Amino acid sequence: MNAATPKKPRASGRGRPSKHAGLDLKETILDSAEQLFARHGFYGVTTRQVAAEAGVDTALIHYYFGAKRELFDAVFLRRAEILNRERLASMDAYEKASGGALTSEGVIEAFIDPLLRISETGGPGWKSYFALVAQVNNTPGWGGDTMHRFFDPVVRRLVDALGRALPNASRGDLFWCYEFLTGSMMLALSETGRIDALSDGLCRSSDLAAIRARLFAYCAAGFEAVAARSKG
Amino acid sequence: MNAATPKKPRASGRGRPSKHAGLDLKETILDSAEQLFARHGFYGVTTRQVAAEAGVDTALIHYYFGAKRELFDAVFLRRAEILNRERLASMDAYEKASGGALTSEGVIEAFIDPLLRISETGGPGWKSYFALVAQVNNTPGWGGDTMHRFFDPVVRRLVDALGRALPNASRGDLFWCYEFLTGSMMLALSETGRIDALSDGLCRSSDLAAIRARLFAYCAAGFEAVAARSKG
DNA sequence: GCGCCAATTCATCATCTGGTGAAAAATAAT
DNA sequence: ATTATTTTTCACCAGATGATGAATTGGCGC
Repeated sequence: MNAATPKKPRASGRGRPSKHAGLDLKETILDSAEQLFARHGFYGVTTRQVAAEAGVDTALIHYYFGAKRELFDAVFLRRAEILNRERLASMDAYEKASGGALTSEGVIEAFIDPLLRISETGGPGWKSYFALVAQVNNTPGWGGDTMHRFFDPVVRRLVDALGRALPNASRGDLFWCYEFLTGSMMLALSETGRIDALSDGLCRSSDLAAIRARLFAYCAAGFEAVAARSKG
Repeated sequence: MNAATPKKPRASGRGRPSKHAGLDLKETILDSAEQLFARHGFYGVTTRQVAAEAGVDTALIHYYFGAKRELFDAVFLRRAEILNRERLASMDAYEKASGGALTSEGVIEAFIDPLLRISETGGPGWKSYFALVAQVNNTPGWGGDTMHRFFDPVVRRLVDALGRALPNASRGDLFWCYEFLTGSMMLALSETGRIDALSDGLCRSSDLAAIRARLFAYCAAGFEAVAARSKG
């Protein structure tokens, strides 16, 4: 099943391995779990599948992470922190560079572009991760806690910045438009392949340049239109 | 050999009558399954849970629907047809009424508003259903087939109408912007409750009027901005 | 060389899973 | 009454699932 990832060299035998060949098994497990959870969701993956994909024993997963749900949380949290750091830095940089003259498109670009860049250059694990977040984002209840704790601070930061860029917009406008934005962004980042079929191959899910060329302008215009209507 | 449907569907002749006279047990099962699948996804629900929720024996589910996956498909398809009919009628009506002078916002409203109306007036099952579709929409691979077969025709219709409303937009623009639109729309319709927490209660997921007041204008402005950029 | 600790595997458990075949219940037609 | 037909229940299976405790092995301080 896993032709893409090289199978572990089958340590053949119990006990502690003779030498850490540089491969951190804990990370390997997280990688496998991430990929599988992204594709089939939490309940669609068994710990045995994760173990098989990672080339380890089932018990090792419990040794490192405890229950299955804790493994999932570990997968989710591993990249969340990196994401937040990157995003905050991007928005800091933009706000500083713009010297107080914020544009909605600029703010939105500073908020989204880090994700696109990471998806392009960060390795395949990130693509799985975004698909995972998109799924959690569209699941009622589920990530409520985790999602909230980890991503809301950055989102509030975005909403504040957009409030300065669009003084006419009410706070309700901003929150709702953010909901629209995050729906578009997550669907685009998760690369479901749906647009490939819909467009008969004209567009490809993996074409992040095409997304970049449109998404920022699209969302910014949306925010501005709603703000303008709110003013009148 | 084991057909998904009973051998002679309701010939109004002989045979044991439905236990709940008047209440169709088949529909009851679909309702329960819909609700559970919407909340926990396909793998997060067991046939036993569905049976318990519907108050029937597990075997009855297999008697009516066959395998679990077929039950899921039945849930998915039941409302898809209604949805498509309603949507096509709405777009027909709009195109006729506008007499060839299409606006992007008008087209988008004709495409989305039926869903909002149904969600408001169609009963709680529809809310579950939208949450379900949103999940499938954000799952890689999974709904590819079903989603494609059932919803793509209406979507193509939307894209064509938008192409007439926005002659400057390339076909790629239209497909990508549709991807953005559907991400926003599905997340809004699935009422995940995330915006309630994010906005500290200021906005409520269930406030469809708030969505209507913003989503059409938001998306239309997005399409127009992308089309305008494509032209220059 | 010894003892301790970390890492890894093995064997196994109790429970749950989707699914089935046969029987029972309930009516209509004969 | 008997039989045909449809719906519902019961009992059960073979395999999967999450999880655990014990066993095994290697490295490191001493």
